[in-house]
Amino acid sequence: MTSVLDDRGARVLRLVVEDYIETAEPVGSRTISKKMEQALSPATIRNIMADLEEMGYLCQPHTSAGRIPTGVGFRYYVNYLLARRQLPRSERDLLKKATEEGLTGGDDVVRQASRLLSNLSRYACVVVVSRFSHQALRSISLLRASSDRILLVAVLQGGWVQHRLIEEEPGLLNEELEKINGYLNEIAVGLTLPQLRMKILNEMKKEKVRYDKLMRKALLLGAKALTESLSGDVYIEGRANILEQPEFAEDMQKLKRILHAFEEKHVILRLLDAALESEAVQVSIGSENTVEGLPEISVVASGYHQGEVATGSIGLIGPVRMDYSRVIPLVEYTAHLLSSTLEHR
Amino acid sequence: MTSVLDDRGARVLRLVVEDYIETAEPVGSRTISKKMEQALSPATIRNIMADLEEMGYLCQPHTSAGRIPTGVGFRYYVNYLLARRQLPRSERDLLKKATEEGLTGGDDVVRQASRLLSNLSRYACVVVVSRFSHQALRSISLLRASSDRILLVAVLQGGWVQHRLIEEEPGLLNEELEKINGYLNEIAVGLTLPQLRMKILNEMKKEKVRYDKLMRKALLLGAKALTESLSGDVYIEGRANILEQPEFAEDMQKLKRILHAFEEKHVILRLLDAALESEAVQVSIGSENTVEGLPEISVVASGYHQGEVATGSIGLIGPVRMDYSRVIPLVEYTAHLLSSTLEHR
DNA sequence: TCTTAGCACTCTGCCGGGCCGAGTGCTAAT
DNA sequence: ATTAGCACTCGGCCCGGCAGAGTGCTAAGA
Repeated sequence: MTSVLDDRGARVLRLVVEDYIETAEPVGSRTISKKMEQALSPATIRNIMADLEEMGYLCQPHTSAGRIPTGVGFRYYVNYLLARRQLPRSERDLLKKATEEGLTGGDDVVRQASRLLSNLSRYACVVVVSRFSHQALRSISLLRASSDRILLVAVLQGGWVQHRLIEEEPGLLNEELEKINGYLNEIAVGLTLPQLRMKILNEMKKEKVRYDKLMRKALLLGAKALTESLSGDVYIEGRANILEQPEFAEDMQKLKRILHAFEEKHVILRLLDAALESEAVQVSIGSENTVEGLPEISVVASGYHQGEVATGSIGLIGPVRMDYSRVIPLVEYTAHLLSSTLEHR
Repeated sequence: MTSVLDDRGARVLRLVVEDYIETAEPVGSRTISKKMEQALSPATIRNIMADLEEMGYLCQPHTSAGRIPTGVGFRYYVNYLLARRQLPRSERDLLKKATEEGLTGGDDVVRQASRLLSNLSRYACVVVVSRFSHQALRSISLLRASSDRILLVAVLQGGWVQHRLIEEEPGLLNEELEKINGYLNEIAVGLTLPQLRMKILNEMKKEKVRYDKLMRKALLLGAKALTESLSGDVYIEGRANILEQPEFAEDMQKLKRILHAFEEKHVILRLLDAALESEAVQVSIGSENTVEGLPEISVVASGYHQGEVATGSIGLIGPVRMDYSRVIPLVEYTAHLLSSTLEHR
């Protein structure tokens, strides 16, 4: 089972996969025979295909239809057979322009990119921003939001802006707030939020009584704002592209499952989990992904990073019959682009 | 055509509409006959239904099926026949709790509410936040985001936080920035963003040379940040609910149109336009809405406000065969809730 | 030993006919 | 004005037959 293929077998497998990617229909021996550079009759191809089926790379939806690739077949194709196409210059330029246009901050960059990526690929594009936990603070600032609420605004490396309201009994003067700001910035800049949280807790012990009320206040406010757990944000663009895929358009059940998954943040997070930490593009085919109940989709995703730290991931979601040779370079390039753009934000 | 109905006609129309809302199937005379409190034979009902059809309230999908309501029929139902149900206490409580939980600001409030509303109604819920143009500033603040970028953070009444990056040649010291902040806040607080923009332009003329470089700088920065046009933000929850509607589940074309519309911000904005300014719940049935090409959906929406100004709208999107008697109170209550919650944020 | 032509077989998709059920419109009787 | 009765219409479903695509097997050829 699933042993190494000889040259001819590999060639046939590749043609079957590519034809199936294009047409979404079972592929017959005649079709392959015509496409082979080395002329072989349909009968021979049939023998080869029967072998491939035995090895687990192909299967038949029913006795006397053509063959379609199995998950294993797709996996072999992606690993060994896929012709790595270059990304056309036009697409590179488009993507570059899109990421450069994000003016209001990191969110904007990421949204533009995912929007365009979904358009170019005709699949759904997902971006995970796990901004909080790994990024250094550029500045932190407390603003009065109302008489009994204070707003904490943190600007993170990469141009992300994170804010949170803190309930607070009134009575803090504006000048005091400003002093607190100065103090907080002093200890905070350059740290990540969890690091800052640790530091605050330490400071509070160390200088418990020695420093004035105001600083204790500052620390308390900071701690309060940072207690909440930090999960990632998710953006999805091009959901409707899913409907264009014949395998989903014909099966309402699958469609429902997928669109429901899009509405659950944690499902999406799980789908892109693997990509987050890795440098290279990750491909998860069908039931390879960690989410139960979505065996009909593939995910092609890559992490992006700012400097040394991985701060998010971007990926495309489509049917198992995805156009991997086109999609992998697209995702790869976009992730690189995000990394370099965000680093300078 | 579409004249006033006598009592009997109205009663039949109402039963037809309600049965159709429930079953999504054409309604026959026998069904109505059984449901009528005043016992009438199917034959009589048939006559009445034929009249209703002549008047434009009903139609037949084909010669020998039951009747289904037309858009006009639904409109008559909504205007005159609909029994205004009370919202169950449990749902009110749920909604109340959801809106109160929005801690990180206005966005959070609105998201929670729309999420819950879509769950309760089983339709798609849309919220439009046209935050910028009408809301007074609580505070405004410039922060250093990187060596050549400054972040403007504006906190608006209602707890909305708006931020924008401004490109800026380096060289502005932190103390200078703080002074600018003080100055900006002085002139800005209490104004809406467009008002502030006007004010800034005036100030610049007036005190052109008299004030120091720093203040000119402040004004310039402020002006720069406010040039961009201010369109609303859109949140959509419960898209997948659309798939549960049989009229869409069976017609891929309609489904595609609707899901594509969900991806276009401006389409959604247009759909909820009418509701924004009005106090009451707006119902737009089928082709009544201003968006061409979506004659199969109805929108039930209401504006919400903060103090005097309308600042957004919330609505449900579903098939024409929507459960109006349930949905209208839901939307109404949620809009009120948003108004009162946001006012105190 | 590998390849291939030929052939029988299988399965799907499609078309047409017949039947059933639901519902209508009309007519005539109450 | 209401209603029972009846003929009619139409969609949905099931069935059988047919065409097409594709297979597996066998036996012949290189």
